[in-house]
Amino acid sequence: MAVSVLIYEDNTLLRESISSMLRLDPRFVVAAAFENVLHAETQIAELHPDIILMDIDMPGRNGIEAVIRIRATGSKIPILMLTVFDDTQHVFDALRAGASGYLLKKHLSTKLFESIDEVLNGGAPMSPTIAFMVIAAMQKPSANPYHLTTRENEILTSLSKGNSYKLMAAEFAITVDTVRAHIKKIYEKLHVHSQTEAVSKAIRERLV
Amino acid sequence: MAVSVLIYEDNTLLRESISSMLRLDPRFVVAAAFENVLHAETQIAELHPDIILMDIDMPGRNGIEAVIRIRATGSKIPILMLTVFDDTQHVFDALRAGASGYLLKKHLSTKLFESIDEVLNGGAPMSPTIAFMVIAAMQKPSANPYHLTTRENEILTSLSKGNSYKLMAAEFAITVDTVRAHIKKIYEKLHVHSQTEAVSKAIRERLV
DNA sequence: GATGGTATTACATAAATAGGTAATACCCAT
DNA sequence: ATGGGTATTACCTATTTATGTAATACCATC
Repeated sequence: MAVSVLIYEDNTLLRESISSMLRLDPRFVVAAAFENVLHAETQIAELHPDIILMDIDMPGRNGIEAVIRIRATGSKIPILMLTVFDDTQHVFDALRAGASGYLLKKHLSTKLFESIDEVLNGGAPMSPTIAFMVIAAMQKPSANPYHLTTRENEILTSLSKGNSYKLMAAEFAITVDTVRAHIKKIYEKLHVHSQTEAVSKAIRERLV
Repeated sequence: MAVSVLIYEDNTLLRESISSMLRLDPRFVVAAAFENVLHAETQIAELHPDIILMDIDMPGRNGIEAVIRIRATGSKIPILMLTVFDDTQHVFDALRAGASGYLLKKHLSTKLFESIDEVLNGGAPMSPTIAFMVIAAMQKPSANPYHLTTRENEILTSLSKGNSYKLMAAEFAITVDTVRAHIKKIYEKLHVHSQTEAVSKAIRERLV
């Protein structure tokens, strides 16, 4: 039984080209190839493809929005994003939206089949530079961009767990006034004015 | 100029096997192959290899600890982890420690050269299932495990940006008392008792 | 039309936090 | 030894939060 592939790609040339590539291999059948995602949900429900190839940048509604809508229907169908962008924001937006993999168009000719296979076998294909970005995002930034001292870091970490001043005082065996003093310094260095802002910044920027 | 590879692998058979594979290709030269990482830092300083292949599970000191120590010296040398484990904890520990890629041993024979090339070209090779785990971890959990209402979600999101009750009241054009009311409900549902705890939980569990 | 869930506003009080000022002490390096 | 950075404690005041209680209103659904 051939793998049914549904394609969303606004560039006609590329759309045809991908379809042709897939038709060369009898393991695949192109369910359809559309130039926009305006009716993606219903099209998917009707065609029930095994995998979707989705361009990220399309006029009208882009591929990321489409992924969000598709996932909102509860569908777990694998969606492989195709794109020329390899900037952090696009990649992460797409992955967070629920994309299953992320393939740069320049790798299309060499990696398309392999990528589809990977997705269908529970993998998550990514172009190497994309994989690097993803991993880099998981790793702590090398160091201390706000020049927090050791103690300030301890306090910020504790604060980020939701501890109150009292609890921190007990945890570090110092007085509440000292905790306060450290927090004042932390606010200065982080340019914030409340616990919430500090914690938000700390967690989002992986300071803790 | 050949790529100098340093190997850490406690299994003698596998260590020899990897060395042999690499010797088959004139592009590579094996700087050394050790059975433990006890002196990794000094060995790296002496041999200055271009890339390290690091088994994750070794007696005495494991590969993850070794990566942490190596990164602590400030070295940015690419480290490709070799492992039989593909459980979430091992993978994430290694990546967070600063590993550059993560190759399952069962893919060693087919992917070793390709993976080394990827690492040296700024990529981050991962076995497909590993890549899937990493992406899955980045994605939002399907939905609303705490059954927050639309409004509560809006408030929590705003709170997580560090906004005060006053600001939120202005943002949503409601009174501060209403904001307070929503926050009370949020605390109930999240089982927390302060902004900091709520924000911490929200960001870490990707509710916002 | 009754019911349940959500959204809204109000008032009150106790607790926690933010920001200012100030002083002491320790350690490291010049 | 002297100074700079860090850690510590203290006190004060204004603001913000946490929590409880209570009431009204809208909307969908049964």
